[in-house]
Amino acid sequence: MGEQRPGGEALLFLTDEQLRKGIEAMFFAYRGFTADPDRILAEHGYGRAHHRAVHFINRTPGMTVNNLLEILGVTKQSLNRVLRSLVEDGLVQSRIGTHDKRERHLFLTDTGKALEQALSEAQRHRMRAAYRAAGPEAVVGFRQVLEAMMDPEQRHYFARQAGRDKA
Amino acid sequence: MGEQRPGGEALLFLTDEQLRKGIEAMFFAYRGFTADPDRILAEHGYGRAHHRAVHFINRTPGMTVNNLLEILGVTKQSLNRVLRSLVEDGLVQSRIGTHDKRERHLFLTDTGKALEQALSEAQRHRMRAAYRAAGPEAVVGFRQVLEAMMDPEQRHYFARQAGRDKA
DNA sequence: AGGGTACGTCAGCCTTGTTGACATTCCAAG
DNA sequence: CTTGGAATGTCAACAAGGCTGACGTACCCT
Repeated sequence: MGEQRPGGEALLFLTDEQLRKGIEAMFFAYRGFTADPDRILAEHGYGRAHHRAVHFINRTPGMTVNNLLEILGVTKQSLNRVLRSLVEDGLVQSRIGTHDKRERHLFLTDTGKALEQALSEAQRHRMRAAYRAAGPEAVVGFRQVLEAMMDPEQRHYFARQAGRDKA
Repeated sequence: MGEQRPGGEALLFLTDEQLRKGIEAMFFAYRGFTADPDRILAEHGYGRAHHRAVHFINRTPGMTVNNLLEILGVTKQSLNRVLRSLVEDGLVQSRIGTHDKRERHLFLTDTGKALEQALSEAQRHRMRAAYRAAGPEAVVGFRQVLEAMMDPEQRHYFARQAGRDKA
């Protein structure tokens, strides 16, 4: 399995073995990535779906349900169940739109912000440690590969609001 | 929120905004990462759990159930359900251990190998495209950050069998 | 002979995804 | 002004895939 790609190009990083290692790295890393928030969520009786909703509502306050639906890529029924519990528990406020009264604009309450902060802090803590261990150049590469791995629509959304930081 | 880290160090890549972008990149990239296999799996009536089992059995033929349990980090009941269906469908063969007859050693049948190949090919295709787009140096950084993000045990397993390739 | 290990299995529960159907509200076009 | 379609909510039913707890069997090792 050494050289299945003739031509002598320096593409060793594209061997099947390298790709498989990358695949496994994604698998294990994602597990680590979600481990800390999962613990916090479990204490509150929530799951990852709640985390995702809270994350993006915090990111873009006032976003509509449809917006969120597109980003998360789930059905409205599935999201609705999650949103309902968050609203009932007083973490999210759903305001009827002023311009278009069919739309619901979503906001975090102070309680919701507190949970988001706790979840985000845990996740950023691990990410910070990983970034620090790997160094700035590795971080650039990390981001490049991740972005290239996204589906086009997601990459579009991701890149679109990347303008917030000057990098 | 510009400079919360005094000392003048060039740690711009550790700002909360950068970390948040990294978090979202992980989320979106993982979605892309699983999208292609998910489609294939759905055609066969399987889910990601089956993919993971098949992947690691292919990776280490003859591994025991307990081994697989540790790698996947799920309960034996959960894994058993998946393994049973794979054995029933003739994708996995479970052989009683010769040394220790309590153990079951797991192997892919030819059918199992075919599915693994199809799943792996889809995933490697995307990974290859991402690697190619980002370039070899980015790939190194990608791997470094992912490895730093894993839990220690998973990193240990991951690094342990990294010796297969000479990188 | 007995304790602990490896594995399988039954039962029940939860989260989170799905489809399908239907009601409501309301903007906008005819 | 009516009506089509969009946005939303909601009910029901279902499935995958996690989980815990309990129990049985086979087996190694002391």
